[in-house]
Amino acid sequence: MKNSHNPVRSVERALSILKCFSFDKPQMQLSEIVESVKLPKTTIIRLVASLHDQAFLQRDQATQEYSLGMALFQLGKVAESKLRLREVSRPVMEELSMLTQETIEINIVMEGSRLCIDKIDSSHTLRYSATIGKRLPLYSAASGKLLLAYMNREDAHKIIKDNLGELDQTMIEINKQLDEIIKKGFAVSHGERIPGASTVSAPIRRWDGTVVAGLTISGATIRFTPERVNQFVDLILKATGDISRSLGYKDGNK
Amino acid sequence: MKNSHNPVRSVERALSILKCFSFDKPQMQLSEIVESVKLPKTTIIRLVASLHDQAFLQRDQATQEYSLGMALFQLGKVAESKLRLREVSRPVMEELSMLTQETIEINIVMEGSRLCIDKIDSSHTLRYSATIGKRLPLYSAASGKLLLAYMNREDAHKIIKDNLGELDQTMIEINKQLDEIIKKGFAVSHGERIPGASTVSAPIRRWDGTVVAGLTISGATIRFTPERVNQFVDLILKATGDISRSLGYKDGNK
DNA sequence: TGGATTAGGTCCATTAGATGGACTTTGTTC
DNA sequence: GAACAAAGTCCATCTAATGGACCTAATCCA
Repeated sequence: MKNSHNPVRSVERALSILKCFSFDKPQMQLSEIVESVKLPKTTIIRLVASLHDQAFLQRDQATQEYSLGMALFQLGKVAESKLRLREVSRPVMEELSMLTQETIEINIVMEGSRLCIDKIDSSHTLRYSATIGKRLPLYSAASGKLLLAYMNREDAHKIIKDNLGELDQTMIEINKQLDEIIKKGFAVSHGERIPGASTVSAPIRRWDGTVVAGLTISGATIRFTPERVNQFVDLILKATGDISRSLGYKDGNK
Repeated sequence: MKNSHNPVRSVERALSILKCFSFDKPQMQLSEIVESVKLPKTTIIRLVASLHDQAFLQRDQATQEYSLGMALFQLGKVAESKLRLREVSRPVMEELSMLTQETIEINIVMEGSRLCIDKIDSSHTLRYSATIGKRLPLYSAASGKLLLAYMNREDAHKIIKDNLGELDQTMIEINKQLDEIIKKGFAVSHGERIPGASTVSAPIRRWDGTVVAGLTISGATIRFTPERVNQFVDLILKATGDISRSLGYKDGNK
């Protein structure tokens, strides 16, 4: 995909089978897998058998459908336990949630998507509800574009180019937007990915200044008046500053 | 391992690398992986590279150590979202937690271990604290033996035999214990795996009567007096009955 | 200082083992 | 009861996974 020297093909293929499963499509028949992975059926059958043997896939006895197995749940918990970023951010998120009464979320970049790794939902009746573990596009809305702005510009361009179809903006416009995000140090969007939803987002940095995640406040646009947005920006910059400092970042310069 | 027709060897090996990581050993150097998987270094390097490319492993830039990657976290969340058993059990567990003030836990069997898939910790100062996603032995304590009792006896025997070293009981003794668990329909243990900790455990069944999980109450032995244990048994049987019924089990017979 | 040790990594000839097209089985639809 | 579709097996072919030998960098220590 990206770098890949000479990875083991069958392993690469097996992992790509696992990645077919998502919140939107958590279980599939064999034929559906074949279709979405685009490999010969026999190959899929063998790989799926291996994944099944090791509990990375499981099969519903009744419907014959496959879904992700307990080994993934189990290893996922081990991975989760190691997310230092989450621990460090949690108290800050809680305070931010209290102060804003809106949904707070942390996103990171994973393989060209943004991935929500933690959230606190707002308690408003009309609220933005985030899903931990969900993969969403980087090229839309403040949470995505913020991450795009701070990543390697070359990779960012590739992602944008691959998705110009989905977008109602040109490359040049987006580029300008990304530059502005970096200049300001935060991003705001209204109704971009989700009609009626607004988002304010700012970067979290680790010791060496690298942006490792984005913190965001999201909610109904109707509540995101200019004054409140200004207030949210102040709050979120304070919050990301705190988190970054916990990660060893000394905000000396930029 | 178990059945396995002709699984894809490299995939099997790659997955076994992932399984080396645990709560107790969440990050490893390459050499440690080589040692624990017992394969030629070159092979490991290639497999690890594949896993790394696909975000199933990640590497700490400073220490060079590998740990489980974000793809596992992400897919783990998808797997988690599909755990019907958890949803169904949650309210029952909450009530049981309130009534007993002890730690409540659900365990399932995964590849010869017991795996905790959900828990509510007690709020006692001296409490049994469970960890979701942790793998523990089946051959020790009520939560384990209960599951052992209800699984295929042949598999159970193999597990016991492989671990007779760890045990201070003979095969015959354990067998008797398992039979008794089935006869009674629940299991109780005191200080078996953890000195000073006691556990009461009962089976959860799905529509066809298969035992799919065990529900357990655990806490300090000092609080598990005979009277309270009796009370706990009543409560847990009520709880597992409710959960099993939600899974479509009609308790007609056995 | 330089020689030993350890960990990470590359190279490449060999052949084991992954591959996928053709075929079989099972179940469902019209 | 013919047609279709999904799941699964078989096996000859040759790709691609393998692992021993070798390389490099860093660390230790005497």
